Amino acid sequence: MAQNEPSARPRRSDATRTAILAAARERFASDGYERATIRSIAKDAGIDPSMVMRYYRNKEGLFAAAVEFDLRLPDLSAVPRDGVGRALVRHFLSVWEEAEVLKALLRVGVTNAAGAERTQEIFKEQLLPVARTVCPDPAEAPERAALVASQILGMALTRYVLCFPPAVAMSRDDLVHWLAPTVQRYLTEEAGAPVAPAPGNG
Amino acid sequence: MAQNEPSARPRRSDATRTAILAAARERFASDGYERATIRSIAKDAGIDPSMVMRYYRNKEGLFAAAVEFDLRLPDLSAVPRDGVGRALVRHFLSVWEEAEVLKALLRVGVTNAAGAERTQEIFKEQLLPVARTVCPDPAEAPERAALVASQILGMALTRYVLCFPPAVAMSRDDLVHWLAPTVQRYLTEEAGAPVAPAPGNG
DNA sequence: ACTGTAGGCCAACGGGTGTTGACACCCCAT
DNA sequence: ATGGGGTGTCAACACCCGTTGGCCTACAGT
Repeated sequence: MAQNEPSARPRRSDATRTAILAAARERFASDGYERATIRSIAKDAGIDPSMVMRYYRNKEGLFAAAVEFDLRLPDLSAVPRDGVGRALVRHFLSVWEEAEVLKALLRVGVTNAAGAERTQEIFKEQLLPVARTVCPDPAEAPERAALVASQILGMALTRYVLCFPPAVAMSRDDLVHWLAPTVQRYLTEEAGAPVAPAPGNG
Repeated sequence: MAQNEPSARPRRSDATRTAILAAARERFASDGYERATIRSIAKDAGIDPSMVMRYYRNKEGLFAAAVEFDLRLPDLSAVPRDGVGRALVRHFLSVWEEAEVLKALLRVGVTNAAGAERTQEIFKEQLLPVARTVCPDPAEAPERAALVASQILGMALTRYVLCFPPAVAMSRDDLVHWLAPTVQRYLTEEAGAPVAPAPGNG
């Protein structure tokens, strides 16, 4: 999946390597960083724990390799400006359900510093460019991207990690119906008045 | 904090007990379930690890005791129907910043089953009643509450756990300005057409 | 056919974990 | 004064973790 390295001749151990990575992604996604032990990952991959160390140095290296992937974002310059929210929500829902990498990133990021950093990077690379081209004032792009991230990650959290029953039960179309306008507003709504300092309600 | 038990005479060890709970909340909030070790909690509380076992049986019991608290939700029958979103967002932001319990719940819930369950309960007890009294069709309350939870938890995640810089930098008023309309819409917007099955965009 | 090397397994180390039981202390009721 | 139970410490257990080094095996290049 993540081995488009051009100048790397196929090695005899490639099967093992990918098996390890697949098992690692699954374990990290379902157990988090601490509980995903090298021993369990090795057992899933059908090899000895020491092989993991040989190929990826240590647990950190394994994690780094497991979450190194390119989730290709859709070409948003093609969709109309007021369809960006819908397109983004659809895209992330797809990625989240077909690959467990994002789940791993989310679970690990909560406990592990490296995971949190990588999650930040992913969303910076994914969302910031979109926000910059779509939102009215590019200077506001970081804030707007963070707002979008909060809703996207929040839904992923409640649906795929915490498994709130209603969130799990909702159809993908329902989710798009509800979240798309939120994302759209975060990205494109004019900022307007400087926040209107609360009438009196504490 | 959580000892309003009426018929419990003060024990000589109350100071130790509360010290343990405070240390536990802090550690669970900052480290998550696995990395928050009983030894470290005991050291923070200035006592021996075995005392933790004596007073709370085991690590599970300690966690259960540490996250047993009542976050009193504001009286939402007093606020106008179209101010519910703002009131909710304000309330949760306050709770999140002044008590580390919710942070602990969030961090632990991602890795630990008991934590996830407790998080579900909290939000069911907090949000469902509000949704039931506020949303147009009470039968939709669970879905709407889950949507609200996704945005509230999502912001807590990006701001307090993953620490996305823009999310951390935003002022509380800014957050209310952006999130309140979202929450308001999730709670009160008429559902309208049955989701409109996507014009063609795949 | 021979040999070097990469792929793989096994056993072990050192350290940290939750948890337990035995032992000292102090305070209070008698 | 004298028990006795609540409060606390110490040392240890059994287990699991990440990590290491040595050894065997099988393939590839000559």
